[in-house]
Amino acid sequence: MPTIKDVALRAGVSVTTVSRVLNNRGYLSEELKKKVYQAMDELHYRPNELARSLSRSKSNLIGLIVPNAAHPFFGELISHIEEYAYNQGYRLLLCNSLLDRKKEAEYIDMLRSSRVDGIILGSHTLEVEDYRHIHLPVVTFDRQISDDIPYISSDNYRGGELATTLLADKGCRKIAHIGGHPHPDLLALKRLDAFKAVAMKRGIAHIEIHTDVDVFHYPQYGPLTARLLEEHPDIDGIFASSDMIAAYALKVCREHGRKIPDDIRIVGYDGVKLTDLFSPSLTTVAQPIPDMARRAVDLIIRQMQGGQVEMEHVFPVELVEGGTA
Amino acid sequence: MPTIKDVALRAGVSVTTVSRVLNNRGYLSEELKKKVYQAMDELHYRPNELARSLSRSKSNLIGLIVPNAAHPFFGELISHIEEYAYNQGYRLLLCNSLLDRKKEAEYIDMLRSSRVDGIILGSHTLEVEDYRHIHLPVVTFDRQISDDIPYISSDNYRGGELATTLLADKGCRKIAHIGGHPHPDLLALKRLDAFKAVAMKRGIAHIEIHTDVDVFHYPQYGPLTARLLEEHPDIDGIFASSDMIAAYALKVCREHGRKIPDDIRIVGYDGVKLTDLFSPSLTTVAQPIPDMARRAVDLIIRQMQGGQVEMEHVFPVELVEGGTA
DNA sequence: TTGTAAGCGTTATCAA
DNA sequence: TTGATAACGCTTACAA
Repeated sequence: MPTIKDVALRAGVSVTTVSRVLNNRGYLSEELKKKVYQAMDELHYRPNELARSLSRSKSNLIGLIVPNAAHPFFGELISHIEEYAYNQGYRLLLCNSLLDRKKEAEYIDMLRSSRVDGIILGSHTLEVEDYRHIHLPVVTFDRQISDDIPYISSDNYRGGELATTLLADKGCRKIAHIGGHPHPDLLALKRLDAFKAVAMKRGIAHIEIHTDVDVFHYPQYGPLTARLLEEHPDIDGIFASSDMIAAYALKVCREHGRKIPDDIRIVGYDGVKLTDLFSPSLTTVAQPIPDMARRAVDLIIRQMQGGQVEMEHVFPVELVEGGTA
Repeated sequence: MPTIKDVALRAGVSVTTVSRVLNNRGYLSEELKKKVYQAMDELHYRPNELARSLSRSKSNLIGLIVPNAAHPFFGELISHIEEYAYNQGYRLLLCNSLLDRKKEAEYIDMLRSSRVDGIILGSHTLEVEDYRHIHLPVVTFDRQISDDIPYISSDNYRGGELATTLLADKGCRKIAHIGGHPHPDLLALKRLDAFKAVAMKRGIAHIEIHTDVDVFHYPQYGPLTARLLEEHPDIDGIFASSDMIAAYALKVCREHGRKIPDDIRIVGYDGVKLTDLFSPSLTTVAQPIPDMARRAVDLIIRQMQGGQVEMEHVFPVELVEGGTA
């Protein structure tokens, strides 16, 4: 690959001049510019970003750690983060932690070695202390790690209210919440809080079930829902804390002979594109994923530039009525 | 961040020695190693990968271009590619081309500037010539760009046979194939070829519909399928060239009052995890995504090491019977 | 307006 | 077994 030297040689100027043309810095005669551009073209020159990054101590790389890129919610998140980051001049280094502590710690180390300019954490299985040591712009999704790391979340409580209120308004008398393990740090817990509060206020019987293992291992939600239906045959409403869980609930309910939404009403959470692929479309509480993705990138960039940033970034949710409730 | 110099200073050795310890090269007394490791620990030293990459002229970065990370098939592909690449010591630079020519070309430039060691192309909208200029290990999915760029695909023809034969065996008399635009370079076209051949052989009426725009813009398949049902009310079997299309078909058929699989049988393609989230689970032709992902990474690495590689990598498919056919 | 030279943090060559 | 020192390809004072 040609280097800046080759270009300089060919254009008959110094490397400094080539660098200046490359970065549009300082005063340059049009003529010189032309000569340099031509030399670049002829040599198919591409500046070496590794060298630039090293020299500038800035990589224009953002690290993104998610539990699993194969999960629809994270797929959408990744896609929007990448798109916006790219438009802002950043490249994305993607990591699947698989919710494995060791792997997540390794990834953080790796990203620091890679001199990324910041890390977006869609996955967080470590202790507060481990994140404090990062010393790099960080933003997290759905978890408040400490009071100096900004976090992004949807309005979980409001979402829980919307979903539960809908079930109540539709006449449900006994409702269930199905979710992942209710880790106290996880902001998603607020969906459950709202679920309980609304059910209480409306005088509706309510129960709560959850997994103890990997929240994102979906197949487990099949048996979980099946058991729910067996132990509580009179359930007539389900608030699932993700659309994928809702989809499983829908499936299992049908397999148990329940009509949706007549016998049991189901509301999901997330509002991934996939929801309207089901028949009927899933009723869900939608998060504004593109906005949240954009904010994540902005927060990294702003911190990088030394700006002060707000710590709380709670995005409004919206009830999207499909046909399951 | 501490550098190798700081470590050397603290350990009372030269940077060369530290570098040697870091890379486990040459002869080193145990004592020295210990001293160096200790200094590293104390300083929380992390080698700067940018500098290493520059110095070694090897980045350990793999570029992956996909149409859209939000599409389930690519989500799974990304996830497996990342996991395997990481285990082999490579990091992943992710790009969403959105099937945009200009963007794809830009991404390729960007990846070359980033000095990635190779590029995995899950998206290819450019001309053969554009890919020839890459001068880097490349592997493509589902498209044979030229005879010196290895490609990975599932056994598309066999998959088409399996799907169509199943429909025929189940007694379908008029079947449709729904797919994206049949670009001649796309190996997925073979699914269609097989569909026609089998239908012909079995004496079954068959029609073919497809989009002219972005294959991955799913919502369009709703109206497309609706029109199909209106124009050909006697359709009793559909072979969709992706699971997402199959899901839309399932939905639209139901909305038109058709019972699945009694009135219309539907078979998808890809075998993404999501298929068994539907009720009933989607019947589909499954590609071995993890194996294909792994092969992609291996092919990049092998080419990088100067090894000769096979050009054709066709993976066996498997009919997975859900409840839609 | 252009050029020289030092520096970014490593690795690699050559001596010692 | 260990250490100077020159690359790697770029940016950026500082000079001219």
